[in-house]
Amino acid sequence: MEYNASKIEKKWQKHWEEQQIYKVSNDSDRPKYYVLDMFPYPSGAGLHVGHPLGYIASDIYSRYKRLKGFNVLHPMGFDAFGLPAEQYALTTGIHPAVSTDQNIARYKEQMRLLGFSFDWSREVKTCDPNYYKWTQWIFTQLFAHYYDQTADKALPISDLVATFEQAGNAKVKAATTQTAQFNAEEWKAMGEAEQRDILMNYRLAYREMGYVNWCEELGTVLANDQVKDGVSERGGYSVVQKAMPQWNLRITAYADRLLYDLETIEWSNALKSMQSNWIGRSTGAQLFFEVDGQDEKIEIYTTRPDTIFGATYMVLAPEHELVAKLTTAEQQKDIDDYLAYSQARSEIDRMSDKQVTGAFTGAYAINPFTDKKIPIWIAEYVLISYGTGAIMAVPSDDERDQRFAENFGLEIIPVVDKSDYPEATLDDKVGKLINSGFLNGMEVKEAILAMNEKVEEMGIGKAKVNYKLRDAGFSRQRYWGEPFPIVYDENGFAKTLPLEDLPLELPKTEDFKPGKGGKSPLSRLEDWVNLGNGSTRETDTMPAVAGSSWYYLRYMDSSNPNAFASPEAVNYWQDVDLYVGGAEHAVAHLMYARFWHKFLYDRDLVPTKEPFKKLVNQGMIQGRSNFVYRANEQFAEKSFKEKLEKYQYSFQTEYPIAGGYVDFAMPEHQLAIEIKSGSDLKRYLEQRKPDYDREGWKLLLISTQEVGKYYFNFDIIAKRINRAIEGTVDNSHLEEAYAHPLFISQDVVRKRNWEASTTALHVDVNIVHNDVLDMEAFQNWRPDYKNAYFVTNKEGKYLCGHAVEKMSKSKYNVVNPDLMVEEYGADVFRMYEMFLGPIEASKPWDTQGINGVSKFMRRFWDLFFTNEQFVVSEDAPNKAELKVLHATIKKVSEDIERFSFNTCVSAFMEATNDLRKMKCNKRSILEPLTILLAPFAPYTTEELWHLLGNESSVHHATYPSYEESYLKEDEIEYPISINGKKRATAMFPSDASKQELEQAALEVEGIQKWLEGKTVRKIIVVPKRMVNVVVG
RNA sequence: GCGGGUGUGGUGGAAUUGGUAGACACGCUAGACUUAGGAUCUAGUGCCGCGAGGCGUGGGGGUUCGAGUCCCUCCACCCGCACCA
Repeated sequence: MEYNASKIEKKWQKHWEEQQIYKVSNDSDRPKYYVLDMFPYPSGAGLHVGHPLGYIASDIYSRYKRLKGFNVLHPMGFDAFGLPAEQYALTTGIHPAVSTDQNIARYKEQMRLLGFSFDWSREVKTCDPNYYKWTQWIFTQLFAHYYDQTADKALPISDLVATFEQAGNAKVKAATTQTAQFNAEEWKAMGEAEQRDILMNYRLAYREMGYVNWCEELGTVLANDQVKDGVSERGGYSVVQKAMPQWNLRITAYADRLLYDLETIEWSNALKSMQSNWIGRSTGAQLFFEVDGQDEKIEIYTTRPDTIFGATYMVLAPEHELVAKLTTAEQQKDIDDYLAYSQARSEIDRMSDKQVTGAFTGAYAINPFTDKKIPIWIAEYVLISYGTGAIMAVPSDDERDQRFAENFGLEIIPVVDKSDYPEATLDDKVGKLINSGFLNGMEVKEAILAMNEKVEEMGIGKAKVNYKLRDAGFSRQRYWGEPFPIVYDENGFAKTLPLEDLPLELPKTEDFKPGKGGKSPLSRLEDWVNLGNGSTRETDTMPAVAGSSWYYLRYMDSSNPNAFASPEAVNYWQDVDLYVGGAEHAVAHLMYARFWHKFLYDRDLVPTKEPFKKLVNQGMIQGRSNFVYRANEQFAEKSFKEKLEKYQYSFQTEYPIAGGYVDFAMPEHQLAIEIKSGSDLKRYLEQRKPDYDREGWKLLLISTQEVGKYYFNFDIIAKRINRAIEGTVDNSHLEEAYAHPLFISQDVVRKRNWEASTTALHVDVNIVHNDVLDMEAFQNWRPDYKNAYFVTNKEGKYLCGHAVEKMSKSKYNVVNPDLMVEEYGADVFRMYEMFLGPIEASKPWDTQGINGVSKFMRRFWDLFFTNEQFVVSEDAPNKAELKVLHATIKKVSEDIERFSFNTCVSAFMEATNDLRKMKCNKRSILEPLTILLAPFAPYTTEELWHLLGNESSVHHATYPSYEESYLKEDEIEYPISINGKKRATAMFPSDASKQELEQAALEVEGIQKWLEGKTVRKIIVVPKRMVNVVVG
């Protein structure tokens, strides 16, 4: 019987669904194991070959764990709220709910084909009211709690109110922006409005006027991580700072726990360091400087309090609130000019040119240690958003301060002598203090401690920890998100809806355009907003991270109407054992999810401190984007690289090109054709030409040329094709192709003997559409110029090349998995994705290699067949066969445990090659091997398993274990080295003693001649490994 | 600039504790079978050399009987953050 993947797949898809073989129970004697994928945002483009990489890995691991006897939770769902659906709706008029449902259906179908063992009965969608009911509820809980630093956990706001009533806030240590102190009487004397304002300063979810990243084009506020280089990550629109009342989450309250608990989880160093950089904890001192002649103090933050004797001036951020107060009449114009200048500069300007600019306020502060008057400046290089927005400048020991001081002629007093550390840079915290009064002679570290003590003693400051982490802006002026469960009463006081009023459903409307000036679309729905009696609803919605911050908990008990998950379910599943997903979520999603989890932990709603025990970041599968540009005349002569660098912007858009390699899907057409010979080319042209003509596509044959040898001889290619098709076809169609640039694949040309090659050609075919791309798009691709090359034909000279980069619809380099599955089968596709390389590495997609895996699959299948008949022998296995089996069991299970799936596939190939040579068709070998392969190739193994006569599913079988005894060898091949260089190998008995080996090694033929005229000084024997003879 | 990571054949990659570098594939070469091959099978394939042999894991140095693996140093590339006081 021939291997027919699609027939097998259809059969078992149906069977598995009917039997619900992947349904998981919350009630099991077996140990639990929770394998989670980062749920996808269902975009309109569908899955490309990059998406399933992580899903395949996690599916293999889940299946493996199941076979090993674990009760495995392996769910899937959709992160379905968010901007793209809404953007899509604005251009097409299709409601986000509709397009989201369509996209989800498409994703599910694609996932179904790939044979994932998800328990779909637990599916979650963040836009489902039954789901976001609990997103809203958690928000109300955050609103109802504050972070108590004494208890080091979140406590109810009602406790805080009780404390205020008894003792005011003096003794409360909490994460808060409240600075003013009050006693119990003062508290009780306050009106409700004032009390509510104060409580707002404590709540973990709070509303506050704040500067936000406002994007007018998108009509919404963006989180810091959605802004890249001063423009929006999505769309690249400009972003400005705007003051608006915003809901925020007080994630900073958890900064220390988010940092220190990183040590308890198994994540990669890269990821942990990204998280800890984002938190950005630094220890330093908070200090107050008196302003000369005014009753004002400037609060600063410094990590180098030891250098205060060298503080010769101060700098405030231009936005600092004291600027207006401090500026003297004489300096007013300077300051106004500077403020105008800095306000006009966008974020992107500030980042791209870091000029030394600033202005003097005319005011002076007093250095508390030198008692000198030091000038107060304002400058862009001090950021309002970090620390206190003001610094003491120490030009002798800070690079930026130094540049500034030199530029404006300010005093520089050296305070740290680094002569003992010639290698140290200005910023290194080493050296001996000089010119620093009581600190003189101390080492920097010592001096910092001494200064902190002194400062506290003098009452002008104290040691303080600072974070880069900001509270999370949580309001979006968009339609497609969770409505806040908040009602403002007739006094404007924010109140949360009780659980029985949840979910607060997102009202249905067709009018979801962003409002003007930051109004949410919901604000236009007056019936919904106005509740009578003066109450109104909050009209902003939550950001996409809201739903994804806790979804892993919902899977534990996804249909529970009474809780986000029952305590029993949460206690059974505990936490996620293995989380697989892309690094693009390294900061935002993982940080918020950890924060929410810790909050729930504080409230005894989850049993663990961290949500994700182990995390694996799958690498990106990249695509190849090809491009062609017609070069200007001036390129004709000079050297290639020089030109590229110098003139890269003077190309004309002549042949923008869509599509990558031929075997890459083309936009809309979804072509996946590989052309390897002239006759293929002819067939291809014949079939496709009418389509292209009709649709206005131009056919362009393209490929890459060897780097450095960029001058291309068009005629050679023409000859090759002619030769390949000589006498067999009418090649008149080819003339069409000849009229356009035509090149040969880089892989072919790069071969040393291209000229001598008589074998098939690899011709990449790309389709050109004149409307597809423009110069701007080309530049946005940021192609890797190392792969660029010139080609000439009779029409001119072209710059061509390809870039390996992220797969994306907009780059026309997407490979669609459906076509791969159709051609090779899901099992082959799964195994090939694993075979590409280590799961964590990024790698370009290469369709050609899939043949190797396909060949393996058929060979494995063929082990069970003789003359197309299913025949397995019941004979007892021999030693060699047992060795292959047990070595494979050992290798595969160990490699799965360490997530090395590519080497697992190799091991299966080796085993199959070996058994094929042995002509082994014994059940005793093939049956365990089938189970072993089941996690990788679920369909094929299920079919074989049933052909072997089994009734139940192979996915419910028991994983075979290996016997060390079968791996033992009678004889071992030893490498024999002379002075560490291998000179021969020889077979020796595996139980030979050291002495025997020493003796035997010297007698090996081929070793003798190396010993002539030399003295054997030493023989090193590592039993079962090697022998090394040291001669001299 | 700071933090993290990676450098191995023509290509993707393997080598788990310092012990036969290049497993397994792709590609390529030759052959077999074929109307045909982009199917299948067989053999070969790190580089140089007719050979003996030499050289080889980004460069240089070191430790060791022995280094892709450990140490020092330099270089290149990728990712994240970036005027963070």
